[in-house]
Amino acid sequence: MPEDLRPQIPLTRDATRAFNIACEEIEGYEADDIIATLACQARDLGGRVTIISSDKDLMQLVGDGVEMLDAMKNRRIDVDGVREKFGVDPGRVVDVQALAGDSVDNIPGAPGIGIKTAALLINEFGSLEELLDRAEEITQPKRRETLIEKREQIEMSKRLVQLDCKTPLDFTLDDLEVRDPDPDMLLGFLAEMEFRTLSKRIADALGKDAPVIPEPTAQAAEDAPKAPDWPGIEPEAYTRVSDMATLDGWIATIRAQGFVAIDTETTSLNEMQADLVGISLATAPGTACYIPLGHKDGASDDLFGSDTLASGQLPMQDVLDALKPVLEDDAILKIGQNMKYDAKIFAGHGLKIAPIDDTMLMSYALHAGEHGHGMDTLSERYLSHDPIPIKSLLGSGKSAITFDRVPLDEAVKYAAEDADITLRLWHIFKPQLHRARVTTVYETLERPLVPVLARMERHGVKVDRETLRAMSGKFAQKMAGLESEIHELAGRSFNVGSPKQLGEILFDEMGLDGGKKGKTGAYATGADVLEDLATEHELPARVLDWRQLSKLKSTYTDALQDHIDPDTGRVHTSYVQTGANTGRLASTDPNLQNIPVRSEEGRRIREAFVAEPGNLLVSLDYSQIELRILAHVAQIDSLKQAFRDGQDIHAMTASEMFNVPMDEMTPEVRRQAKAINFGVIYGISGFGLARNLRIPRSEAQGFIDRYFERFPGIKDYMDETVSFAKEHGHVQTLFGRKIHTPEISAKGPRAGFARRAAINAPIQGSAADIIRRAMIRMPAAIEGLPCKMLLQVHDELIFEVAEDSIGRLIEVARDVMQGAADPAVHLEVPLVVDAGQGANWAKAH
DNA sequence: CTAGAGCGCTCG
DNA sequence: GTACGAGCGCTCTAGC
Repeated sequence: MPEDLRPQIPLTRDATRAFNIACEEIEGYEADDIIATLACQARDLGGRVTIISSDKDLMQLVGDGVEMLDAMKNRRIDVDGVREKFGVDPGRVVDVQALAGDSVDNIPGAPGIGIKTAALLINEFGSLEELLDRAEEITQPKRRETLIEKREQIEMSKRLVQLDCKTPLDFTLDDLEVRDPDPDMLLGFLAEMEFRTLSKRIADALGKDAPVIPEPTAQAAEDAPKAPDWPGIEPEAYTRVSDMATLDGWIATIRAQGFVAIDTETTSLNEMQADLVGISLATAPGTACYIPLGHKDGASDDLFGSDTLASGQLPMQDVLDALKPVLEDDAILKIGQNMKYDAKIFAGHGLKIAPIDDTMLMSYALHAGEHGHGMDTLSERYLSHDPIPIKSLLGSGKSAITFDRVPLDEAVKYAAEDADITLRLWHIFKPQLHRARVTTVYETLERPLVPVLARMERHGVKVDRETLRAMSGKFAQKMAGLESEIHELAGRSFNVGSPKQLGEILFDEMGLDGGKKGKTGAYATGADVLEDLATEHELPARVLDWRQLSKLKSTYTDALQDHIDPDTGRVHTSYVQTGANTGRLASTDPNLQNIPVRSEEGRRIREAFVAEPGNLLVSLDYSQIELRILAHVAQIDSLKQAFRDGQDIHAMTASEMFNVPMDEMTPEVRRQAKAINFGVIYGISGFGLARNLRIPRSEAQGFIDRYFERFPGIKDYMDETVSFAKEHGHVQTLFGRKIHTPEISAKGPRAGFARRAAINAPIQGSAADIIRRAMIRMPAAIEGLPCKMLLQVHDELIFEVAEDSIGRLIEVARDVMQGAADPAVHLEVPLVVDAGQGANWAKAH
């Protein structure tokens, strides 16, 4: 192959894919067989089998791995056998299969056990050497011949795997060229991996036709609605369950096949307030039912005598008792769309639900950045079907009714359709996860987080209403004073809360300079504009003060009171797992991830977040996690070393850039360096930095140029990330989470946005993955301690802890957080977690 | 009367 | 025309 065709692009950071690559390089040899054979023979020869995986649960299987391989080779696995032999339930086995990549064949009753599980088992090299040396001694003729015949290829495979093993999977195409590749095979491989540009260049150089690689969108369409055998979605055909015998029939079917799609209908979107109204089940596409439990007779506005149950329903407790063994049976997979909601509803009735799959999260793992993950979107996109709009049942606005007032026949169609759609989506997404190599992400970063978040949300955080009420009153007073002051300065009365009116006052009536109209023709009156104006006039300064108070009062001290649950006296936020494309969570109803902290006055709102008597709040937060990740992924030695040495990273950056010795550092220089460091994470631009630092653009550009000069790896990282995005249509985190970048090759200003987002996503996303891993491991780690994990704020976890256990909690939780990247990713920088504690959140921070 | 866009502000 | 990622309250307008 010509020299210039060996670009130094990182091939992959995905364990499964990397391993497949290694195996596929060995012509005509199945990955399964290589690994299964080697694993078994290594054991025969007294070698050890090790595993490379990011999944802790899977690690537990390692000890039994070899034995499991034997069983699988002989196709002797059944559900009971698996459970008995390995203490693993089929739900777990689904994990294992999924992690391993393609399944070879499914064994009835234990969906997804495939021999490729073996693909995760890799021999330790010492024993492999010995194995190869002594291949002739192996007794089974077939294995002996195989090993001898393929020894050369195995050597190569080993070398590739070895590269794979050092630090996770960081080898280049050069590393793959350990022999003359068969051009067709190489092109086929590149096509399969969807290396568009590269495969075309290589094909050109070799005088061959470039392989046809479907565009991602076309691929998605091809993957999508291929279900000729499925009946259409016909809401009329669904069953209403109104006697226990019928319910028993459904349960029997579910038990026999080991999975069911499930959906709950309630009276509220707020799970803490919601009453269960009915449950729908789907066992096959087109086969779904609805079990009404809490539908009411009478009009919703009839205050008296309207709360009688409608006839034709089953007693709720009877149904829950019957479903309990199904919901809690770890051999039955429960499939839902946004299962956290249903899990919380069931938890309200004392029921656990596990194991689960969640189509919303599957879509997120597959398509983050491409489209939304709500059921309506997914149904339309993958099933070409518009579901019955909930509004058609409930109405909207003031006249909206709750689901318990929906007539049974209408409810059956709507509710059962949801379960049917969910099941169909599951059938579609499941194989897609493998093909896109994001099963590990789904299995280890998405699905296990559901019960963790559900628990945190149900715990809630105690908020002191009196504190908030007092603050609201104080703010109202101050605002009233400011308002009359502002009106006086303006010469007339107007709505201070209206940017439009304010702009007219400032720029038209008072004639101040600097009025710039935005897209809609209104003057911009943002804080930065008002701050500039404040030097010439008093009014804008007063407006800024008013706005701060207005924000604090309306968004925080007022609104937060409305979110205190009357039953628990606590505030129960809801985390949206698919909220941010990067893998971050979003917090809603209320958002507890943007409680003020930067201003002194705002920070006092945190005093209202308190611990129960005898407890304190403890906050643990990652220090500079995104910069640490940047240092790692961009391989900046000086930054990595600075973090290892525990240096002040912004000061160090400043010192490096401006040639200021560390002991002569000034706050101003450090501040600028800090802004640059953040800018780098955000996909720096001269314009953005200039605006942030309020310096001329040329000066900002000078800073950036000097930064890139001193840290050349950063520029390389940025360029590589962007070209990776252009090549693949996505970027990925250290843990293999993919964030799609559909507009990376767009023209015009959108290209800039897409470029910066692509640069930022692996950094922000890797940090998000790390804290997710910590959260998932946390319940087991703190078990037995009198504490609860309450909140997550991107790089921070907040606990409520009994006073006498605080030391222990900090120790344990810090360990989990600092080790959260291990063992999947070996970070070359330490993760540092700071801790604080106090009677309220202000003190804990 | 309701829904949605736009603005502005809060956080990491 | 631009720093990355979010959610929410208010105002204003379009449309039922």
